[in-house]
Amino acid sequence: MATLHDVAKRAGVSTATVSKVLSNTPYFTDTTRDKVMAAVEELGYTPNLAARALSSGKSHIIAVVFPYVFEAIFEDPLVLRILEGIESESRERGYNLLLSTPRLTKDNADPHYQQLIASGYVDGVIALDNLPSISALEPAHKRKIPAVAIGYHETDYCVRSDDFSGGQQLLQHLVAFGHRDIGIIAVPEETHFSITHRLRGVRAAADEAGIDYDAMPRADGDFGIASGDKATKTLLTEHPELTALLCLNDRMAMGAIQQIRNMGLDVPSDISVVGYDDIPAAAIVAPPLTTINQQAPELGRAAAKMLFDILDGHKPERVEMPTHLIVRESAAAPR
Amino acid sequence: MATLHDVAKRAGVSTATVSKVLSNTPYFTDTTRDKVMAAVEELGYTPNLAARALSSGKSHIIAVVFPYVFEAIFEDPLVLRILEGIESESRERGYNLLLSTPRLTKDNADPHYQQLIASGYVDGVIALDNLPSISALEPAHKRKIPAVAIGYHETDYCVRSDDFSGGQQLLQHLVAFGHRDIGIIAVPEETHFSITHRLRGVRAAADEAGIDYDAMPRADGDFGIASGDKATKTLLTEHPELTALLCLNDRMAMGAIQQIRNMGLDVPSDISVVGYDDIPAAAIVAPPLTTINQQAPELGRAAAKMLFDILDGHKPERVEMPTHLIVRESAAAPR
DNA sequence: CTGAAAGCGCTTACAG
DNA sequence: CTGAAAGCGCTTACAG
Repeated sequence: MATLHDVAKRAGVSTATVSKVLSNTPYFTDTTRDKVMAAVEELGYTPNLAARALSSGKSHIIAVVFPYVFEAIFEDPLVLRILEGIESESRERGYNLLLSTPRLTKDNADPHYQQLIASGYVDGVIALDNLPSISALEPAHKRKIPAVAIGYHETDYCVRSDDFSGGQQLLQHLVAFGHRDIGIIAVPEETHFSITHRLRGVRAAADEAGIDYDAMPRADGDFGIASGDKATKTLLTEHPELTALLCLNDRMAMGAIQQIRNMGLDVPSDISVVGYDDIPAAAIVAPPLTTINQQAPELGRAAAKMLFDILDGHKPERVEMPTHLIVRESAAAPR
Repeated sequence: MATLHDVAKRAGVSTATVSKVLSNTPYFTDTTRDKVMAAVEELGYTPNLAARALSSGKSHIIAVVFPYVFEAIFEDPLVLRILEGIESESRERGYNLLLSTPRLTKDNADPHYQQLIASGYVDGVIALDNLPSISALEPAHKRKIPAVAIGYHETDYCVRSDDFSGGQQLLQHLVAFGHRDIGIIAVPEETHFSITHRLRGVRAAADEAGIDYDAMPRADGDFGIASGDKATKTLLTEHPELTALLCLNDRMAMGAIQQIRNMGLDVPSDISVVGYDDIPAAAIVAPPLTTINQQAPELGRAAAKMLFDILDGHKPERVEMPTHLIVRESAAAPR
């Protein structure tokens, strides 16, 4: 492997000069620049990033942090879309992405993850930060590493989806059809902050419609399809009067549809179902799912932009991404 | 940030000693070890990974490479599952994952990606390697970086899914129901090696059943849902005699089901549909999709294991993962 | 506009 | 069992 030294020798200049030419410092004769570039070319020189990181203090790596939720982060299509947004923005800026999936507890992040953040290897971190454990950003804050949260943990720099409005729109949509007996399928509120906010939106819409939120039947799952199926069985068995099910993610909504079918009922003519997330499958299940789109790639992109802003020395404003109701066919007027 | 020096000074030993104690070299008094550990603890010392990488030549980072296909890698649920397998294995070994999504052409990988591989930042690379462009591993091979392919590009170390058998099982399943007029929805064979192999399996099963493979109607999509929908329209319009559609991935199969419905026909009683991949949505579309499971997480895990074997100085054998037919309800006997 | 030299924070033979 | 010293390959004030 050719080093800076080799290039310098071949070009007949100092290593300092090569370094500066490569980092695009101005103040160089075209001649010098050409000599250096020629040598780089001939030697197939590639800078050693570890060395560069050590001496400059900049690794050009950012950590993307997806904390484990229900041990199932890799099953959530949303994660991939958020990653897509982060990636496209980072690629443009010449940054590499280091993936981390730490386990978080009430007062600790796993040691491995803490070490990574403190290791000087990452210039910044972007984390999904919606769990009622320690913030995924805590190790970054402790070490003064620039960090942005996608989520609700309290911090200077964060991007949030408008979960409140999402929940609100969902219930409003059902109410507009004339539904009054509506069941909720969520996850325990202590599990995920986004859910808390969606639920607040639901409550606001219920108040507005004169429905007693606290009296609405509810069963909780774990975001997975099977759990939606199970929650639906419970709900419809105990509350046969229900005409609609409001599910706080699409996969549970799909489980709900499955269960409703198994019970010999039809969606939406017997029971309406709405979901949340607008994952790709939502458009093609039968019936196509009415749901909330939260612009996952844009969330990721905004987070990355924000991080680069911080890295550039700015103090970006918090951003809130709007959520949109996507009307398809899984909800209709009750019989 | 505390450095090795700080720890050494506090413990009253040399930096060499601290370094060796931390890397678990034997031959140390318990006293020394305790002193060092105490100092580490008190100072909250974390090793600087860039420095360590530079002096040891080992970064403990492995690059995970997902080349762009149809600009849509982040829409493929399979990718996430493969990543899951790689991650779980790497985490156990204390390695970090650097994500790269290079654009590959006939004879070049993008410069950014090449630089990354040559930068001394990664100890090894795992790449999805099924595109008829340059191999995603070429930059690694050029620089003698340990590398394993998930896919068909010719290389010493690779893990492959048994796509041949997958294709074969799919057609056999349809034939067993009595189907003879079967349409194929694939992607252009020059796009993706897995598809080539699946198609060979289909051909083998066709031969075996006395069906003329070359006469089977076929339309190609791009792996996306919409393209399956479109291909289906073409196929069924031009070949109204068809009683089954064999789709080479699940998303196109879902598009197919959608289109068949739109044409006022039923799946499977009018037209049977089978897919490939067994993505999570496959189980919950209506009707649930008969498809091939290719054990994506295990593919990832096997690739990671193989890479660590190489890093440990071994010469692991190539692995082939079996594929399994998952029988659900989207295929049945023709009327 | 260019270079000599120190330094980033580790690891690793080599001695003892 | 422990340490002195060189070295990994860069960047960055500081001079000139």
